[in-house]
Amino acid sequence: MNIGEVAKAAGLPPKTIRYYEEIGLIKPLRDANGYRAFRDSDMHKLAFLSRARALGFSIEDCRTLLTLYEDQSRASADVKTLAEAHLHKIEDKIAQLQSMRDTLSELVRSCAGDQRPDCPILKDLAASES
Amino acid sequence: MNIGEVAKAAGLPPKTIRYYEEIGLIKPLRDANGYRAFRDSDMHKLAFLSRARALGFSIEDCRTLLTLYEDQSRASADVKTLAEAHLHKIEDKIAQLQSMRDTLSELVRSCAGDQRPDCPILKDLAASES
DNA sequence: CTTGACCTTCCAGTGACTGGAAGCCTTATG
DNA sequence: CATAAGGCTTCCAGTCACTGGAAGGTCAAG
Repeated sequence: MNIGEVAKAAGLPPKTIRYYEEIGLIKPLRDANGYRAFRDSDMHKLAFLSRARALGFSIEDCRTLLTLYEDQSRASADVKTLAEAHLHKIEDKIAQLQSMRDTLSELVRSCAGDQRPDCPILKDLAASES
Repeated sequence: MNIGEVAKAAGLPPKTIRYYEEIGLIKPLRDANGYRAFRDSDMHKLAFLSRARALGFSIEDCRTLLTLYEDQSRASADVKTLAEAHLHKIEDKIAQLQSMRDTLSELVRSCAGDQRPDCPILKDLAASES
């Protein structure tokens, strides 16, 4: 399989796949013409990576997850610990964004949004004493 | 005022303030010894930037907001439009993270997290047909 | 034989800082 | 007056995970 084919199958751009090879996540073979030759195992890894990234795991987390995936004697506790840590980070991020959203939506609500210069949004950004 | 002083007052690291000067957001004067000399107006801009960044506005949005802030003949509609666009982006991000969280927490819930290798998290990442 | 769609490598840029090195300036103390 | 601590300066490199683009080799169809 050539890179374009696996790209479509894994839902990743060819550029990203080359990058994953560069950082050692996958090691596809090469054809005589220099083209990357992806085995089924490479394909599976890329699909795995694609889904792990879609869940927001960092590349380094993905590297660890791949290692655990291939280690038949892994303990599921190690996977769970990693996933839980990531889950906490996501929850923190959500809380932070929700706080931004609450403030922002209140500011947007209070702004007339007309031709006049008076603007509570700018006022709030300018005023520290709140 | 020297950089350390304004840094404390604005709640921004000195490095960040130097960076903001480098990209033209502020233009502090210089003392004879080469130290940056911050006026009250610089201080206000930094406080403004600090708050806008805390609400998640990009640097380029901040640049626009600063311009609007200083333009006495602005229309509040312009500010509101910018803020609404940003609000939408935040809401999209929240939805995306919540979807990740839902999937992840379900996976974490279903994983025993013990010494055995059997792991639904890895199974899910490996399986495309879901 | 040419066209167009692949594939290759390499280099640079993104956003918003952050860390660190090397060196000057200022202030307090012995 | 010497010195040491802390603050200031610039400049360079690194972060994260790609992404864009240039320059050029390869392959299949007509």
